[in-house]
Amino acid sequence: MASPPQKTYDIYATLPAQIAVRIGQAIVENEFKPGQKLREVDLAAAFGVSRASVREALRAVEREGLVTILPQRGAQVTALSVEEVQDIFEIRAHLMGLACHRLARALPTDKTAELERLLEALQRALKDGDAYARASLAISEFCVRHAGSRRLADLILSFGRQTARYTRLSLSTPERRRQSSANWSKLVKAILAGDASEAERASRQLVLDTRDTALQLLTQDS
Amino acid sequence: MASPPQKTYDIYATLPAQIAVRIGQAIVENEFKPGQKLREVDLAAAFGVSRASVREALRAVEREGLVTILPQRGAQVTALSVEEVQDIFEIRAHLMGLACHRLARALPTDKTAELERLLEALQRALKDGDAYARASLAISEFCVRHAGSRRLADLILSFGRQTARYTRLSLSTPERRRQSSANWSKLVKAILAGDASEAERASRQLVLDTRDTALQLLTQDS
DNA sequence: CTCCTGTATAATGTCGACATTATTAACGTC
DNA sequence: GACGTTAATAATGTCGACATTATACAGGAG
Repeated sequence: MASPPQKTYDIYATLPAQIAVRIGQAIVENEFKPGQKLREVDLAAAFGVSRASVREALRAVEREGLVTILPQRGAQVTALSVEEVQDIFEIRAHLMGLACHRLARALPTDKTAELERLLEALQRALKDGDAYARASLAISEFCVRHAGSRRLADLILSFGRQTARYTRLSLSTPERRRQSSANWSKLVKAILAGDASEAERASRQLVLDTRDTALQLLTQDS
Repeated sequence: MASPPQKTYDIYATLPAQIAVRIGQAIVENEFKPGQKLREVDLAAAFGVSRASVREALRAVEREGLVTILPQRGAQVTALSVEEVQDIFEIRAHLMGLACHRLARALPTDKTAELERLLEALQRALKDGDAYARASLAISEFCVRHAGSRRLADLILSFGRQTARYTRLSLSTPERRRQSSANWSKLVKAILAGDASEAERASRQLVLDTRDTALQLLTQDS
């Protein structure tokens, strides 16, 4: 039979939600720089919608931590201090530990092949920083989304987006990509073996290594 | 000399922020029941402001997880499933572990007296469920706010508010209050001793015990 | 009696305008 | 020339109205 007209819930149904996605992308992709002011009128003109929609969109992006809104002073792209970056990575490391702990205990057997495939894709991307960052994001997202908690997943990914530029930075050298890939390898092995505490440990280490490299590069630059 | 007119940043400066606080309070205090629809027109009339302000306030309360907004269908007080409650407690337990780990390593010496005072207040409130819940919240907030991360603190307290009704439920019997108080006692001891890993363990246990009791009471009721 | 359909109602979505506040620049004083 | 003051500008804050969509109810077909 023909599939009936099914009413599907479209999260992106409303205009502000769409605008929020576009603003968020622009920030994560470093098109909007940290500290940059985001004026409602400009954005409204740029996207061809009213200020009210932009306003609501900005609040949504603020919830992700990508912009900071001050009363009477408008929105600007969040500029994190070194301490805050460190802080976010540490929180994310712990949450990632929880997620991978759960994953190791409860990964459905029909999903193991995909996890292995994502790890192989990661290892094939070792030469290219951009490609590696994408592959790394993909396998991260897989792990996090299969840990059995939508809430936990959203939290981790949100923190990940907030520090995306630093993660990219830390993956800019081949040696660091090799280290990262080795960490992922250990983590995947632990997950597939069902070793929850080793998965927790390895995933924490993975995030903390990224943090340490990023901070090192940041402090030596300035 | 007279203190100069100092421009202080008032977070509650804007109207929507004030409305958001009042809506949030009403939910946490169980005045607005889970599942209840919150119509923008009604709230606007009740608070004497325009719909736009209520709209923005509802988005702010949504960010705390206290209301759920569906496109084209409006806002309602978040009704958590048993699995979600369990989920939130588990995430909070881990975050609380991180916070108390930090706290044990870095509690300023001039703050130890206050922590001891809060613990004593908790123990004096053992007879009264309401008073105990308040004292428990106070010492929680103290620990979380002195862990050196605003972000972490806000996260934990937000999750705490989302499950406030269940925490109250779990503290409704004297024996459970004694158990909770014993847990707090161990935790404070670890913090004052600077034993970070014991503080982490104890704080997790504290939250997980609360979760278990609440879930037990919930399932036996229905 | 049940189920589908169409209509009336009431909610949210979106907009433009006005009010209020911050920012900037010009001006005058020391 | 540097600093404080004041006016002009431009931003955000708030509002009411209209457009669009979901909901509830009445009516009729099976």
